Amino acid sequence: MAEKIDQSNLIVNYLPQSMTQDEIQSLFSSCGKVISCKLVRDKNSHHSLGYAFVKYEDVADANKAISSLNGLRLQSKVIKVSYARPSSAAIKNANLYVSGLPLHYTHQDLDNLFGQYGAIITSKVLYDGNGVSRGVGFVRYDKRNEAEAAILALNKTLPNGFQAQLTVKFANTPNQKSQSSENSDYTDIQQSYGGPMRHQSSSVRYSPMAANDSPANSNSNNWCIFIYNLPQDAEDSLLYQLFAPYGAINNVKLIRELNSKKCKGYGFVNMVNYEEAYNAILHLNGYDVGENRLLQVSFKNNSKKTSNR
DNA sequence: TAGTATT
Repeated sequence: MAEKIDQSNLIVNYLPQSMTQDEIQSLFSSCGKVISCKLVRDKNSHHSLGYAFVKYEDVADANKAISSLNGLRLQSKVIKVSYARPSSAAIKNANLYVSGLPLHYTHQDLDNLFGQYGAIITSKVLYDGNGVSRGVGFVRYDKRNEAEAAILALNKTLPNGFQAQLTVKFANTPNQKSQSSENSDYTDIQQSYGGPMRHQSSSVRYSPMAANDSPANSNSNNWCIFIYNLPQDAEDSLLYQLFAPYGAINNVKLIRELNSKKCKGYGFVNMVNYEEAYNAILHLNGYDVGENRLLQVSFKNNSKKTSNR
């Protein structure tokens, strides 16, 4: 018996590794009142596992989040927003690793072949940098027993169109990764946003080139945009809302007054690609955010001597 | 022959 899905509770997948729970909550708050937000982290290392749960007060807002945030590009990822299934033992460990696929095989082919044995949540074929299939992939079923059935039915078989034997097994979990990397082999940066405190500085791997806290930073993967004339009650989510339609965002930062926490009227958005950043500026400069406020939007580093105000 | 979806 399928348990009923709670349509106010969402799961967000494919989150950038550096995105914090606060940033996720901020982003999703743009669609309505969020009553809980939980970024799932590795128990030991506390690194983000790249997915989160967001629960809204209203189902209508959750639906809004699915329609407006699913497919949103953040850094190098395209996030997926969908209803969270009710948690149960039956849905755990239902991810399969498949190898020996013909090179023309797509994830749709996987769906067709594996769909006979259960409901597929997601499937994926891995490709190299040139877009050539690696001949391996993943199939995640709704239920563990469906995955087991697929292994029994398909492992070491030669389905139609296959030149080599198909191998189907349970995928490794994050803990049983590769063999000997002693200390964690994550190299991603934990973003340290301007927030008052973070207690993890000692364990944070730090790469100066990749850490883009400073608004002044601009390199080929990070184009810093300056936004002026924001309303006092602006939130990070406003910046996400405004800029996300134009392309991949690295991060956003709203500058606030120390005491009142109100927006000082300006902020920064870091975008990945020059073309998209340029296009965003083109469309958002002069944008009317209400109350007769026209945004001034430009690249941060264009040394204009703007002393207006 | 290896990404990361169940709190």
